Amino acid sequence: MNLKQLSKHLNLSQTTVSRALNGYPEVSEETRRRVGEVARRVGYRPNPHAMRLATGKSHAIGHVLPSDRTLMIDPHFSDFIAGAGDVYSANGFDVMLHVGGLEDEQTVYRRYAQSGAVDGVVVMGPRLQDWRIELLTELELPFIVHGRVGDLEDGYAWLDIDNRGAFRQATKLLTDLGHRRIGLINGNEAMTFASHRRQGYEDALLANGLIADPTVMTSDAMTEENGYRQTKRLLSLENKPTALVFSSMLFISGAIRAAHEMGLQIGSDVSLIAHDDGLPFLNAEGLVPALTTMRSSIRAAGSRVAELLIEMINNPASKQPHELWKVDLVVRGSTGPVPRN
Amino acid sequence: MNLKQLSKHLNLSQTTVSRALNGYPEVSEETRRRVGEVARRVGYRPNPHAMRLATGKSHAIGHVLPSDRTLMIDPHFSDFIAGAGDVYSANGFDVMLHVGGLEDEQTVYRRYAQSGAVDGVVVMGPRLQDWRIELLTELELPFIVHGRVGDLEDGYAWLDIDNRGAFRQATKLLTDLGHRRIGLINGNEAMTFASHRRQGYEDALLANGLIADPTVMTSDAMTEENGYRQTKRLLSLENKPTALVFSSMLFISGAIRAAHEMGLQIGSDVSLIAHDDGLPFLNAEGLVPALTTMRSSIRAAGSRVAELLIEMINNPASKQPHELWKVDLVVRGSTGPVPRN
DNA sequence: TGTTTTTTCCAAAGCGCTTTGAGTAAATTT
DNA sequence: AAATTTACTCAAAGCGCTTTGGAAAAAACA
Repeated sequence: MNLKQLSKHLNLSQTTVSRALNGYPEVSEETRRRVGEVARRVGYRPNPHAMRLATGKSHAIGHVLPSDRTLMIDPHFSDFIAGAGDVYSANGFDVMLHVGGLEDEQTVYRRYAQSGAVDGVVVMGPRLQDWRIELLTELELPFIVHGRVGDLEDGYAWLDIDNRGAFRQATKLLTDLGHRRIGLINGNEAMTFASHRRQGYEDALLANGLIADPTVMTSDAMTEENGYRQTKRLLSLENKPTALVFSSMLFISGAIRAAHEMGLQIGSDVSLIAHDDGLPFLNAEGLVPALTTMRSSIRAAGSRVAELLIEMINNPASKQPHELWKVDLVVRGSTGPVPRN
Repeated sequence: MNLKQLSKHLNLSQTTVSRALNGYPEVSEETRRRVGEVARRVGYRPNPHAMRLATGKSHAIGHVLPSDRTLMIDPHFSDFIAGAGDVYSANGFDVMLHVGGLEDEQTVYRRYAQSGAVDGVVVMGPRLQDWRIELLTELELPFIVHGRVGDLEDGYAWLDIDNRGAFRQATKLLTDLGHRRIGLINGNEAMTFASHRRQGYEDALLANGLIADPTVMTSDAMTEENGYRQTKRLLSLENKPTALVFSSMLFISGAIRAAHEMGLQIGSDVSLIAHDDGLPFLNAEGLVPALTTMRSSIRAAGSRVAELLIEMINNPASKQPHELWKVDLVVRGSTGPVPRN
C-alpha cells in the first residue's frame, strides 16, 4: 500500500494525505484525523527510500568502527550502542554500522557525507590527534564525539567523562591512605581517554610532592592477560608499588589472579582500584573483596550522545553541545591503608 | 555530481552511462572504459537512496538485537559483527543495526520486510523455540541464523558450531582422565547453544555409564561473577566435582578466582575446561596454567554468515546453506588426571 | 451584494536512479 | 543493392515520496 493507493482510497490527493500524515498545518483537523485513522487501519507505511530520496534526509546515524580498532573500543561498543539504540529507535532513526573492510575509513565518511546516507555520525574512541574531526567538519556532516580529541574542547560537539578528575580523585584516595608508590596500568595512551587518565594520576601524585615513575606505569591493550602480566611485573619490582590504578575492568581479573598467585591480599597487601564502564559481564561488586572503582555507565553515555546528535540534526542552529560527566568514585574493599613494614 | 550531469559531461545519455557503470552488455568496451574513467576522475557516486528506490534493493543487511538481549549475545556481538562487517563492506553492503527501543522486535522485522529497508537479516542468539524463524519465513525476508533453533535443521539457513560435539569431546577428555564427577557451568539453557552443550556433556557422561547430576549443573548468565559463585558453590559441595566444564570464557576469571581462594590448584586439584569464542580481551593461553578450551572463532563465523547471506540474496534460487562447524579442542594445562584420595 | 481573506485541497514537478522500448548506424546476409 | 542482423545509444517512463504554486470553496469583510 503506497501513498497513491491510500489517497485514492481516501478520495484525497497525495499532497493532502502526505501533509496530513506529516503534520503540516494546511489540512483540517477532521481530514487529518480521518487520514491518520485509515492509514493506521490499512497499515500504511511510507517507503523509506522514497522518503529519503525526496527529502534528502536519511533518518539514519552512522557509526564507523575504526579499521585500526582496538580493545579500547570493541568490548565497549555493544554497551554503548545498546544505550544509543534505544534513543535512536525512539526517534525513528536507523543506525548504519560500518566496520572494517577494504574501503578505508575516510572514504566511508566521504561517502556518507556526499550521498546523504546518514544524517550524522558518532565518533568513537578519539585519539590525541584525530583526523576525523577535521574531515567531518570539512564535509559538514553533523557529528558528535564520545570522548575528546586531546585537549581540544571547541569546534566540535562532544560528550566525555571526566577521566582526569576521576583518576586524580582515585589516586588521591590512595595517597590519602598513605600510599606513596602507586602504579598505573593504563590503556593505549594514544587514545585521549587514556592520556587524560594518566594526567589525573599525575596530578594527584604531584599534589603530594610525588613524581610519576615510568617504571610503574604501563600503557597497553586492555586485556585480562595484560592485567595479569603487568600486575605481576610491577609487584615483582624491587621497589614495588603498594597500590595499582587500572584503566579498565578488563585488566582486573588478570590483576587479581596475579596478586593471588603472589600470595598478596587485596585491600591490605596491595590496593586495587579500577575504572568501571559498567560492562554487564564484569561486576566490580561481585569480586572478593569488592572492588573500589570509578564508575561511569558507558551505556548511559551512549543514550545521551544519541540524544545530543539527534538534537543537532533536528536543529542545526543549536550550539554545539559539550558535556563533561562527573565520574563517581565508589570505595569498596580493594583499597586500604598502605601496609607498614 | 549526479548521473545527469555526468552523462552531459560525457555527451552520453543517462541510460548509457548507467549501463556502462553497471556492467550491462549493451555498451561498447570503449564507451564503458571512458565512462568508468571519467566517473572515477570526477568522483561520481550514485545516490544510494535513488538507487534503492529505483531497484527496490537496499544493499543493506539488518541485525536486530533482541530486546530481551542477554549476555549470551552482547559481549560477543562486537566480534561477530567485526567479522561480518569486513565481508559486508567488501561486497558493498551496509549494515543496519537495530537495538532495543520502544518498537518491538517483531515490528522491526515487519517494517524491514515491507519497506525493503534491508535485503536480508541475520538472526543471532536463537532459542530452543524461536518465533523469528516463522515470522521471517512468512515475510519472505531472506535470513540466516547464527546457531540453530533447537533441533530444527531444515526450512531455514543456518551456520552453527558443533556445540554438542564439542562438549561431548571436552567431557570425554575429562572422563578419559579419570574424572567421574564433572560439573557443568552453562549459559541460559533456553538458548539453543547452551542446550546443545548440555546434551554433549550428557552424551559423554552416559557413554561412561554416568548420569548427569543436576546439583552440579548450572544455567546462568555468563558473567565473571556467576563463574565465581557457581564454582565456589560446586567446589564446596560434600561430594564435589573434580572437574568443571564452562560454557564461556566470561565465567573463567571468576572460576579461577574461586579456585585460588579455596586453595585449589587448577589442573591438579580441579580440572577446568571452557568454551572459547576467541574474544580478544580474554586469552585462554595467557592464563596460568593455560586453559584447556574448545575453541571456535566467533569472528570467523560472522564473516562466513555474511558471505552466505549475501550469496542467498544475490542468488535466491540457491539452496539454503547449512553449515556445522567443528570445534577444536585445545588441551592445555588446566586439565589433568583426577586427583586421588 | 461583491470583494477580500482564510481554509482546504490539488496537479504537477522534482529527488536521482534503473529499465523498457525504440531508433540509428554499422556490419552481415541475401 | 536490398534486406536483415548486430552493436550502440537514447528518450522517456517509472520507483514512492515531498513540496511548490495555485485553485476552488468557505468564511469574513465591506
